[in-house]
Amino acid sequence: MTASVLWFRRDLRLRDHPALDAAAQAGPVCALFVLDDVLLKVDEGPRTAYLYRSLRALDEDLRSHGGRLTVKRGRPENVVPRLAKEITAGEVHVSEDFAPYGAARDRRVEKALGDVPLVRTGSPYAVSPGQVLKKDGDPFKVFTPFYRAWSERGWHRPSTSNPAGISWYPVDGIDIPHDPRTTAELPEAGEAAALAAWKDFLGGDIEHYNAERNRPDLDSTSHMSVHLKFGEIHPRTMLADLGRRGPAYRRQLCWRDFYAQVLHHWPDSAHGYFQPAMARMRYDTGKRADERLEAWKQGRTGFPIVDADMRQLLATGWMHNRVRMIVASFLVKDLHLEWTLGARHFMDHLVDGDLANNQHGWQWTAGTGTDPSPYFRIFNPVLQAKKFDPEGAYVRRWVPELKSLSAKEIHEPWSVDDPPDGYPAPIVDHDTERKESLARYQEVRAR
DNA sequence: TTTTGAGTTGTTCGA
DNA sequence: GTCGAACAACTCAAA
Repeated sequence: MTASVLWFRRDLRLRDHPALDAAAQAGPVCALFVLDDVLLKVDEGPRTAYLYRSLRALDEDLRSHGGRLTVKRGRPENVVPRLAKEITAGEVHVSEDFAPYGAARDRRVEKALGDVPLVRTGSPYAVSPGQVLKKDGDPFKVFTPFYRAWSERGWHRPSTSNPAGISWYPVDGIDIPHDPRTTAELPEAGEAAALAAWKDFLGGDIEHYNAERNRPDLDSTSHMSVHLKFGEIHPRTMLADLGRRGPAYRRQLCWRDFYAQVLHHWPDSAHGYFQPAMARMRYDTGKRADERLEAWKQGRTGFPIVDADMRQLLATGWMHNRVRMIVASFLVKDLHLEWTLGARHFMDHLVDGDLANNQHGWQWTAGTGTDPSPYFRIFNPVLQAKKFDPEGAYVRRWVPELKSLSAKEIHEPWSVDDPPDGYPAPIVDHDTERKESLARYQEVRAR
């Protein structure tokens, strides 16, 4: 039996892992992770800190089964073939990466491997990009019909193979680096933590998910995004556990597959406008725009729900989905700043930051993406706050300056006779900026 | 080819 | 306070 390499990327787990199963079929498995300088340069901060923790957890898991995680640093097209040669591996196994950088990288590695095949089995998605297409063979651009076709197609059953039954081939590598400096409080990393979080969610909040998922104060969402981002759990495992339960949650999992396939079919949409006409939108630039962007980033806009969320991002690397939309709408429609600026800030700080979800979530809010929002759909930060944080508990938690205000006052601190010290006045007037946004949209349309 | 119905997440205004 | 209409026109998916 010849050895093979399992090259881990965004699949940091040992259960329900088809590529691992495929590698183990061939013989002893060398578990490899490559610290790719290109990716790490982009991915500094909390997400890298989380990655290192997840790698440590994976290494521990492997060691408990007689293996070890071999960590190398460098360019994968050099590192992977070198290791394959060192252990005279017959095959290199991976879960397929469909993102623009990863797909190109894998083609380079495949070429550099020469006679040793790069075997792609499975992907981080319930249904891989390219598998769900319209009847005419083109990819979907609208979510709902995609969801119907995706549901109809279905997904594979989870693999039940056991890491204890695999013959491991440990090879020396480098130590997992120390965490980069980050002040964010990160969730626990690793497959065991992911499975525990999932079990916890299934045991309780899933029952109220549809009713309460928009309430940041109740914090009743699953928090699975980061585990999915790093592949500590596979969505197929989750869908199987869900069965008929949680249709609203299943839909959310489908969104992840939807945006992955959009990015796969339109790789330029990671940074370019999915709706090209919208690239003509007029945005603010200059000193005042820079200051407003900075106020937004720091959570000092004077709009409590916006500031709460932006501070939560810096403190924890995570934001509630509803509030992600509120702050995104605020950046684009109230501050008239380009969505790409907000998308970059999110990617810099989100532990679950995923290119497809992030860029297309932003494009959707900005009205430049798939399912573009009608031009008149502009979030009112006060109304949204009152609706989804009715007691103000969420704001109180992240904006302590406003702690003493009542539920009635807290989302409009400027209306209080004696506003609390240290909290900024609103940097814009929502009603004015809403009209300005509508006017700028008309400019784009008028051409 | 043409037609038809639909499109995650909203807000305001006037009755 | 509640409710329905209006807010444009376009693109997409499927028949």
